[in-house]
Amino acid sequence: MNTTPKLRTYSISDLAKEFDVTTRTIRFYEQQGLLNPARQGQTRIYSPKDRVRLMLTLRGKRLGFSLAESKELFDMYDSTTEGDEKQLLYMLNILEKKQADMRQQLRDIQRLQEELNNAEERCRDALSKVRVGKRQKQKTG
Amino acid sequence: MNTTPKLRTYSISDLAKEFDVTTRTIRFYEQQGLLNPARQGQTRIYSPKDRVRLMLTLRGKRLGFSLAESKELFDMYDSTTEGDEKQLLYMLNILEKKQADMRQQLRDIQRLQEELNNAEERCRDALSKVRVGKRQKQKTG
DNA sequence: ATTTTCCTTTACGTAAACGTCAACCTTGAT
DNA sequence: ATCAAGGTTGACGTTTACGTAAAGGAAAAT
Repeated sequence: MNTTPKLRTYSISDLAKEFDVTTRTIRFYEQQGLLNPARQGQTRIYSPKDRVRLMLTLRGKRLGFSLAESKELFDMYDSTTEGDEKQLLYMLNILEKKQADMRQQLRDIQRLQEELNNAEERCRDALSKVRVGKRQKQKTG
Repeated sequence: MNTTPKLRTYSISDLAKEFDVTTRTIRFYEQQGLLNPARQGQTRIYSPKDRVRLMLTLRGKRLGFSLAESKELFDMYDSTTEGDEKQLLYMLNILEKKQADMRQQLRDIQRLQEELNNAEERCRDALSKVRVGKRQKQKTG
């Protein structure tokens, strides 16, 4: 039975275009241990798994994760099957911390959204006043 | 009529303690134009407004805003009253972009929360299996 | 009086996350 | 054959957000 069906592959520039990053960035992520592309000669060949990792890494970045943090999560996740008790408890600990971070961020975002709405309203008010002023000027001038 | 009631003030270390940052950080933020403390001789005296700005700056950081971005938002907000039409439209533009950012972050966070939950579950499973294994060993050993 | 305790400025150092060459394959198209 | 397009490895440069002394003033506690 064939347990490893041949999956899609991607070139470095494929991924660069898809995620709007430079190839330099992708090679840097590999150097930092976040990606593990196969090689065809010298050339890097990326699997769907690499692609997902890149995606997760970039999302992590948007959420303020350092590359090292993302790598730690990847490594931990990969070793869940072989991890010993201590490792697993450590991982649960980290996961709980990340969840707490995310809860905090949710609060932060919600507050900021309110404030942005307020600022927008205030801004629209100021704008309509400016425009009324302009009309008055036209009339009198 | 006294339109400027004397409000609470804070020393630099007051704020440093409250927000768990170093005084170096606070001085740096001033240098970058984010804070504008009064002076008593050489010593900096922080107003509630400064305190709020520090708070907002730090929250911005947690959400991935650079100091320059936060400063831009502060400056814009301060000038809403005097801003001309062009300025105001520009500001609305920026605000809409930030809102879009925040919507994206919300999605990011929700996905990550799901994945963290999955990872946690997987981790607990692995943990219980490890523990069962231990018990079996005790019995047989 | 002198020693802490805060505060100040100035200035150089640093880690993270890439950007930006340079110098070099290789491979398909003209 | 050559040449443009895309790939590779160094290696040094850059920005952001501070850290870390160094050197000193001023006030409060002993």
